Amino acid sequence: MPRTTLTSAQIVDAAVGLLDAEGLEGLNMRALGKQLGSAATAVYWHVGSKENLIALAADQVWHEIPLPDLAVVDWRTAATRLATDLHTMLTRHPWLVQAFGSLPLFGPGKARHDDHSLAIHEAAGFTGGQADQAAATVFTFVLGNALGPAAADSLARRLGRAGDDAAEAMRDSTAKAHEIAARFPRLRARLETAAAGHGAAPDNSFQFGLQTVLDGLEARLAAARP
Amino acid sequence: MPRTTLTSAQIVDAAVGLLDAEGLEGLNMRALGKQLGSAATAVYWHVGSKENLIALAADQVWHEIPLPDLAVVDWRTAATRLATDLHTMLTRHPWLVQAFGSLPLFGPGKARHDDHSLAIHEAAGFTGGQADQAAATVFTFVLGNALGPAAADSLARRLGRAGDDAAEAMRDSTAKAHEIAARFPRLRARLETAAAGHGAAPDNSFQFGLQTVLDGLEARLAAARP
DNA sequence: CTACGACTTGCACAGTGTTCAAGAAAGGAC
DNA sequence: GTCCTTTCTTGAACACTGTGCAAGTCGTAG
Repeated sequence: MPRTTLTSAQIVDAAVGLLDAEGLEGLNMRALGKQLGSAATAVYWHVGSKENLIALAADQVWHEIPLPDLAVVDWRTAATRLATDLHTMLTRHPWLVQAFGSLPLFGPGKARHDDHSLAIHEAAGFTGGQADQAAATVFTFVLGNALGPAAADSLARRLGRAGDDAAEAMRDSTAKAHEIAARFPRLRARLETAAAGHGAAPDNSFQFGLQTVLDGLEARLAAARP
Repeated sequence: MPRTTLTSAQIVDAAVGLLDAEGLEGLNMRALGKQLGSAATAVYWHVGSKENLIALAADQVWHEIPLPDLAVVDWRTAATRLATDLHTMLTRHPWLVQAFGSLPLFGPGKARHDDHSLAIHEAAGFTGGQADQAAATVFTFVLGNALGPAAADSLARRLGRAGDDAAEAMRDSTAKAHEIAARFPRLRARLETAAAGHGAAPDNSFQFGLQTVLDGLEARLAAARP
């Protein structure tokens, strides 16, 4: 072998690091090669293609989220923890949600999560396909919630790279958005009270939505039981 | 002026058509130019950049979704209709959700929708920031729900373009997913019953989740009223 | 020592978004 | 009519992307 041989794990780790630092569109094979101290094309022997590499990186980060033990907490706190940890994981890796829209991302890491989520909702009292739909509902909400921030992140990173007028372009963009929103009565009112009250923390919005979804699931359970 | 002058509306329409037909990664400026009968670079005079073009196309399709009249239906059916129409719109234009993860997409079209959604949730009884969070919750769910299908669509389109072994690669991919899922007890059980019962229609899953979210919102309303 | 298989490298190609100087066509001013 | 300006289009470039390919390098088994 040559002096040092690349391993798939090394490559995937470097890819995750680069994706976290530069975003999805900041990842390119030459930069990855430079980070690994190898030629860009050396990666291809191990992972086959860029899409495959992203799939591997994407599945890797699923293992970051801990699985709550159903023997010690009830289903609702378990569901809350799983969803919240998923949410912070998606916040840490905004590129995941972007990749989710373009590639089929299903590997052992996601399977591990999905299986446990299913277990939680079965423990709640859902049976058969209902458990699947219940799990899908909260998962879908968490995923959708990460979509907006991912876009903001992507934009900020792209502008941050672009030298001087980054902040100006950013301000232009939001100013334009406000100008549009101000033409609609309710949106304008929301903007005003948000500006006055320093705005609701965006994480509050996540918890509100999550608890609402769980409330809805409990309502369905209560309706099924006499 | 030259014989025929391009208009922004023409360009945006052609872009939407191309995006619908070829997907987000199928859109490129030379193809767009060919469709318009112009040079690829002629577009730049009108829209500035590809990102801007996508933003314009994205905002355009928001106008496809009708706004339910609160004077004739109660808030819950209004919310259901708005969410369902948003869902079918996102199904018709799967590239929108993908773009949502990479670009800040906020224009008059989305503002029109957001404003009405806010109105619906204010009519439900939510006040101030609560209405905002309630609207965001159901919007977020619908958005997240469109993310999986978008990926499947994107993959299918990419493979469909690739000649012969498209179906084979698709089957390989799902087979691998099943193989992984089968290693987890609950996922395996779900696969088996799904195969036996022809699977729950995916649109059932959307309605289940949507009604669950609305149930959760109603629970919150009931808890606030004495 | 030789041969093989595991890896790596540099080169090249096709395709991408975008810039830029140069042009073409219309509409007015005189 | 001529001339100028403004609006729009064009084709040729440039830098960058993912990736295929032939050639290479190296450890190791025989």
